[in-house]
Amino acid sequence: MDQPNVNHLLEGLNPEQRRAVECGDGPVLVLAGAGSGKTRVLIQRIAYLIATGRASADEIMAVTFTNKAAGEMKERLERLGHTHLHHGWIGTFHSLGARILRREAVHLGLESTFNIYDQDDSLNCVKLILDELDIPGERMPPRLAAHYISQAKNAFVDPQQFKTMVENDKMQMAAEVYPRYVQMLRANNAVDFDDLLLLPVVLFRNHPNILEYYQEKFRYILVDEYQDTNRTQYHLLQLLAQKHRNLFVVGDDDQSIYRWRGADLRNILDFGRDYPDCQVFRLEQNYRSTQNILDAAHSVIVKNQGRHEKRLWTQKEAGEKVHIIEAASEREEAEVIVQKINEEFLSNKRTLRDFVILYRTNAQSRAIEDALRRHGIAYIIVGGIRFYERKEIKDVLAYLKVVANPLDSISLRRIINYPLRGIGEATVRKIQNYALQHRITLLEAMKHTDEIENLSPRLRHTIKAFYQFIAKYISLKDKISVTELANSMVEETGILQNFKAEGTPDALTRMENIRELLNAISEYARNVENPSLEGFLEQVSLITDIDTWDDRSNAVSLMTLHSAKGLEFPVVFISGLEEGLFPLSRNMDSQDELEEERRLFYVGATRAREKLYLTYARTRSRFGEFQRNGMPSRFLNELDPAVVELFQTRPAYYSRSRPSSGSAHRHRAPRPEPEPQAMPDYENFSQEQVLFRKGMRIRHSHFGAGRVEAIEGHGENMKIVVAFGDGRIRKIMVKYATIEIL
DNA sequence: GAGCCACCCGTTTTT
DNA sequence: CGGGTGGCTC
Repeated sequence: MDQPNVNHLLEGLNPEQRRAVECGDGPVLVLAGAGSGKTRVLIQRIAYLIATGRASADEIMAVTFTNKAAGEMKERLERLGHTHLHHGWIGTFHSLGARILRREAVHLGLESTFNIYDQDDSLNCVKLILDELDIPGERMPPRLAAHYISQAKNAFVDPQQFKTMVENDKMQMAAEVYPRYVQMLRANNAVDFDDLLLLPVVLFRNHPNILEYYQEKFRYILVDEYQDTNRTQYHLLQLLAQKHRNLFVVGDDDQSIYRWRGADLRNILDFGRDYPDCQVFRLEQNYRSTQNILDAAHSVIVKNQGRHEKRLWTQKEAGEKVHIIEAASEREEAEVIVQKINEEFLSNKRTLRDFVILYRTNAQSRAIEDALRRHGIAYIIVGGIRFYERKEIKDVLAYLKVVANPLDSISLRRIINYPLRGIGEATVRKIQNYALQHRITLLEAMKHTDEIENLSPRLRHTIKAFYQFIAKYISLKDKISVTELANSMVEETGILQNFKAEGTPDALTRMENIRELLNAISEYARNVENPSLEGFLEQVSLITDIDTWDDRSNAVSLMTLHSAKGLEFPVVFISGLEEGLFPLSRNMDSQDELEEERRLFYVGATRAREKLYLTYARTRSRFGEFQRNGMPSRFLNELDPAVVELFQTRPAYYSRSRPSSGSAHRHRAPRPEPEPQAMPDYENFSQEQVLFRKGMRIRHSHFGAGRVEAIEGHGENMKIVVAFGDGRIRKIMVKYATIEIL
């Protein structure tokens, strides 16, 4: 093919990246390590395909993991001159799936106005079904049933198949719920998250002609983060790529962290078997981190069995060692992090946006937030309670969902008595029964209140009034703007006034949140070409935490390790490195799950450009009350001692420490407080030694203060022999005891 | 039907 | 600690 001017698209790429960008047609697997420039390769590849005339912009489908990544990709392509890509098929699996479903809804027995249910809505459906089936919550926790169903959908297992896979009575009950659940969603003209992937596959399997259209359309398919695709996504890609076979996937098996959500490593590990003629490119040069950081990350990840051997390298200097910091408590851990941020801030001319603090669970953010607030440091937090999952927001959205899709009885139930209008559970049941008898929807049934038995005249009136209220907005939907509709509807419900009248700080916050939602709607209406109620609701449903994260704001970022995937920061803190927390105790027994935790550590560590701090606390409060002593995470022990340096917040803790003789912080002046100290016998660094030593003074929750006389066993089975103040010597099983180190 | 209180449970991680 | 639930009273 005669090549127009594409040299600028290849400039600055290393040879392997370049080969990947300009390779010929057919399946392609790019094994791209962390920080190896995979996003760049994807973008340049798209630009290259267009520039060389191999495909037009709308013949390319590019799938990313988050909307944010999709947005960045579009932006960078636009900067390369591809403005027409703005409307292209670049997005997440879920958003692209939704787009296909909206277009083809009719072939699946859906209307194009279908609503997208989040887990909360799904859970409500499952609860209703369990009620219907007379299965009490103690016998079958609704969350578990929902989980089984979701897993099945992710693994591309339909209700019939699921029945044959039942292994225990819980699964048996889930097997009963599953078909009914599918039915219920259909009846409500709704789909759940998993359906956004699953239903397109069903569609394509049942309608070869439709499949053919999309196969023809998408000459080139590019997929980012391929290691985190599940089985259903795998089928979707296989179907779409069957014709042109131009499937270009980029991934890194070491960064697969969504197994729990159905991600299947087989997809990437077996790519070569599925596509024997595929071209494989390996990007192992890292452009992000210092050598020490890479070595540290590598020394941990190699402990995994199920991985492709590979090693990242960099041309960057070794850089500083990785710092491990031990703190006495979670509060102190947070303080130390703040202190390090201050030091860095002062000595290295950094800005707040250079820092990220990562943790395993959202709950850990609290202590860190407190410390940041105490010190007046601006921070932005990703995740936790999402804006669109707040109760008051979901309530307002439910109003809009019912207007957008009157078949949605789940949303209708949510608002039928909110704000309180006296239509309680018993009344809803009566209406529901009438609806079932006459095979109409819940909303329609409300129109016929006169025919429903055992209702007081007042209640009849209330129900009818509510019906008319909803009906009015349904008829207004296409006549007034989304903004007007939402504002007017919220106004008429009186929700805002109620909060105002209540006057509590909590109520006022909720009021503000609803105002913010209304702002978001008008903003949406201003920015989108053809704003629609469905469009807004879909955008809201598919938004992710990280999508709303503004990397330009001048603040320290806080997020979970999962959220940090794909990002990079000059200075990274990974906190809570304790056995049971990271790795999380639930995942410590199974090899597979432990390996996923290790990959999560690897992902976190490789976010760092220049500095990596790993912190842990000797005690941590759980559920507010209980203090339990944790041991340092095994990942710390797995780190190559040559590239780490240990700090403690209580230097006296180690009696044998000598003045630092290592060279690592020779030039450090003035010495930070507290004083950093090289671990003297680092080779022998082990959990037991960090936690307990002979002669150490401790306090037991029951027996009071005492002195450690001996240590027996290790890990889970570690016991300490303690001489207590009452003169008695007791052997304590560390695992079960609450022990404070004095 | 609604409001109040006492208990219970939990928590990964997210599209 | 904080949210959800179930049982109680008005």
